[in-house]
Amino acid sequence: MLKLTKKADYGLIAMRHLAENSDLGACSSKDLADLYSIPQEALAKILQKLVKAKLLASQQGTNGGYVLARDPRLISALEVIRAIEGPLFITSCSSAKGDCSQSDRCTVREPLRKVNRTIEEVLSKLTVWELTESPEQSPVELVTLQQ
Amino acid sequence: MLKLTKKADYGLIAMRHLAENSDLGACSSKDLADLYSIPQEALAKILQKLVKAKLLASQQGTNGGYVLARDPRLISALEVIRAIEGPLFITSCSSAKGDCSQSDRCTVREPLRKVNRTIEEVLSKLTVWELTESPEQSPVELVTLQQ
DNA sequence: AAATCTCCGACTTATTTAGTCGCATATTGA
DNA sequence: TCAATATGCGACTAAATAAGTCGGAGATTT
Repeated sequence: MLKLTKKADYGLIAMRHLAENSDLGACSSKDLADLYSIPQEALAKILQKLVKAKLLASQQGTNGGYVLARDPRLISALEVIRAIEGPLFITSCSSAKGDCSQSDRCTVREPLRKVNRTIEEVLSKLTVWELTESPEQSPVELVTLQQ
Repeated sequence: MLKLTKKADYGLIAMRHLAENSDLGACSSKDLADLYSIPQEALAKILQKLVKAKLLASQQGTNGGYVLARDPRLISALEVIRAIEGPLFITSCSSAKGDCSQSDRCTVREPLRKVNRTIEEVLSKLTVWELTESPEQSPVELVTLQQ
């Protein structure tokens, strides 16, 4: 269906929060989970992935938590998504070498690859900092946009 | 993971084939399935959806099959994908009104909506006709691009 | 009338995603 | 020093989605 998983959503939400509240020091996974009603353990694992990808820095112990490893203006949404979900492909058959029985007959992969590159470009230009600049949307507006 | 389903792939492959071989008259779902090693029944249902969306015209009976309902230069990849998969959203929580417990706290939806619009724009500019113009890619090139 | 093909819905299976649990390790602060 | 609090990690279960199958009805040509 061409959509991000909740894990990616959670990761982006957490990154945005940390970018917006960087002056408050480290923020624990529990605090973040409570703030946005996200299951703690699920979020913790996501944050750990972001640490591994060097997008976050962690501090253990009492009053520990997570902080951004870099200026949010230098972190792209694509980096966050990639760290959580791995490389993204719009085509369903390009994630492994020979996993697609139609591979030798697939005639649309190359055009879709171009689309893929465009999407990556858009996501790489969207920074975590820009996520904080967007205004809150009203639920009403959301619904009307959908139909 | 931000990827299309196989159904969408199948649909695009079929549309491309019909665009390339429009001079040969109608093409049955069985022929298409054999040509591209796609399960017949699965493909048949996809083609039926494309008929409902008025992208294909069907002809029943002996020697029947499917033909494009319009000039392939006037059919976009987005139309094909939408007909098969329904509306596409990059966010995981925007497919229904109140299905997301974080909805009132989701701070990244609006920025992602913009990304979504960009993707739709790209896909709407890619026509079925253009799919036929792309050269066949070599499997070797594919693998090297992945890493 | 028979062969061929579209059309439609229900069903099963496989894969992916989401979330949970338990335990280990590190660090702080009283 | 020791208890409290936090991250780090892997295995596990449950839910959701995708993929594919099956059976039968209706349409059209030869």
